[in-house]
Amino acid sequence: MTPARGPASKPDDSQRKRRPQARALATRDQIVSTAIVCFSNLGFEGATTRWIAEQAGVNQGLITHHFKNKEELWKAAVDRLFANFRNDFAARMEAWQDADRATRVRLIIRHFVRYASEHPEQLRFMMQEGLNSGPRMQWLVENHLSAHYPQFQAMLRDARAENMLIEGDDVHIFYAFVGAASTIFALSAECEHLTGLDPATEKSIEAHAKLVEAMLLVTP
Amino acid sequence: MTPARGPASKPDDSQRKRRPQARALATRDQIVSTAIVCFSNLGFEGATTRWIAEQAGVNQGLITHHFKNKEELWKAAVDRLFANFRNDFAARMEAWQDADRATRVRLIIRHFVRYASEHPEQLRFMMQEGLNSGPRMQWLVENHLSAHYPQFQAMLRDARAENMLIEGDDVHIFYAFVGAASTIFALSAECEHLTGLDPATEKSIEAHAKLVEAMLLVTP
DNA sequence: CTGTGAATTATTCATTTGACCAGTAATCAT
DNA sequence: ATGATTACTGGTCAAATGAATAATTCACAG
Repeated sequence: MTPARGPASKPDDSQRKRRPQARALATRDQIVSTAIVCFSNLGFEGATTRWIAEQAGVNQGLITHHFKNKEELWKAAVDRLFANFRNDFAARMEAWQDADRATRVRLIIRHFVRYASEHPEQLRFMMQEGLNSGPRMQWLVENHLSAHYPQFQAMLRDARAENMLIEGDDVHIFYAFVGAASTIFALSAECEHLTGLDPATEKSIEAHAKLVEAMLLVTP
Repeated sequence: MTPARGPASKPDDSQRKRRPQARALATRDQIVSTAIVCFSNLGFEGATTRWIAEQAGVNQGLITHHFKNKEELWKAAVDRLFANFRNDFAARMEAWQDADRATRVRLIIRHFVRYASEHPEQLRFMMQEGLNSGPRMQWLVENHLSAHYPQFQAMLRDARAENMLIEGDDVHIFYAFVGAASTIFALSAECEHLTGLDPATEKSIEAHAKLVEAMLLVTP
């Protein structure tokens, strides 16, 4: 990582002669934010650069200018998606530093549910690539997921040390946990049509977090 | 439902002068089967009729001929998806008729996990439509999901009567259950790349079923 | 101020996509 | 058998899509 010189650092700025303008960074951000939503809703092939540009309120040619092509825009979107996740959890973990191990485990589980409710794109993004093992999925695992899985395992180790974790292999617990926590928010519109309940309300998030916690942890 | 005259009955055959040929039904089936996979992998906009036709080994024009347009093909695919689900569970429920209530609950939970492992398209199909509340999602809920949800609730009622169910509202338990059971199979390729475990193996399915059962049911 | 490089726009291009249609082959009722 | 009806084929069309290009506006370093 080069120390200074503009954030994101996605375009190769080793040959740059001028600092990127604030205006450019703003549109870049705008495009990436919109792209995250579009890709997670429509998938890579389904999301069109024109639609993304229109939603973002920018000219379509700017996508080529800032990201070279659709593939690179997709990668930039994934980078942001996981950067958000990392930042959010890094802040939390610091705040919970002085809590004891057992409560920290509970806080992590509950906060993951809360995060999933605020970022339903996360799971949907994975679903778009997760079945067919194309090159994008490989890139996603190698560049982002593989770094997070060990962190999850560390949490499981703590929970086991406190005798509070349900029995099962790490892999199964991981996907059961992610699925149980996120699916209701990834399918929020369906949920509301089907049951009348909007899962995005504070009350509903809290209820779901409580349920997921109870599912993962054994009764004391 | 008209009693006789050809299965599926999707095209308006009220004016038909001849019974549909076996050949036609075969290609129809072939197209629908392929469409289920394509739609669940790529979404409605991402899946192209040409790609579906090529995968199915039929001429692209046949899709228009048999289904009028892409939208109708999508509906036919959903119809088959849920027909498979209904048939499978109807057969199981009959086989478990003489089992006592508690074991029947356990069998249903475990079998749902098994079904999700054999049909990872199911959840993926929902995910493709479940966030944005478009007309397709509405159609899906009204024509299929709304009929299944009460059946799930009946199972929950049985489980509660036996004091074996985790505490929580029906809606939350529903989505936590579906997500916990299906996600690992919907993301099977990701799972294998990330952890080295292929979730589709018999051993893995059994382990996951056991875990999901333990997550939903309280220890006796 | 000013000139240079970056950001943005408008336009174009080769492909692709869903749908359509005319023509042919297969199948069935009689 | 044979004529009517359905199933299928190959090709075409207008609309769209990702990308490229040229022209224009903008911001900043000197």
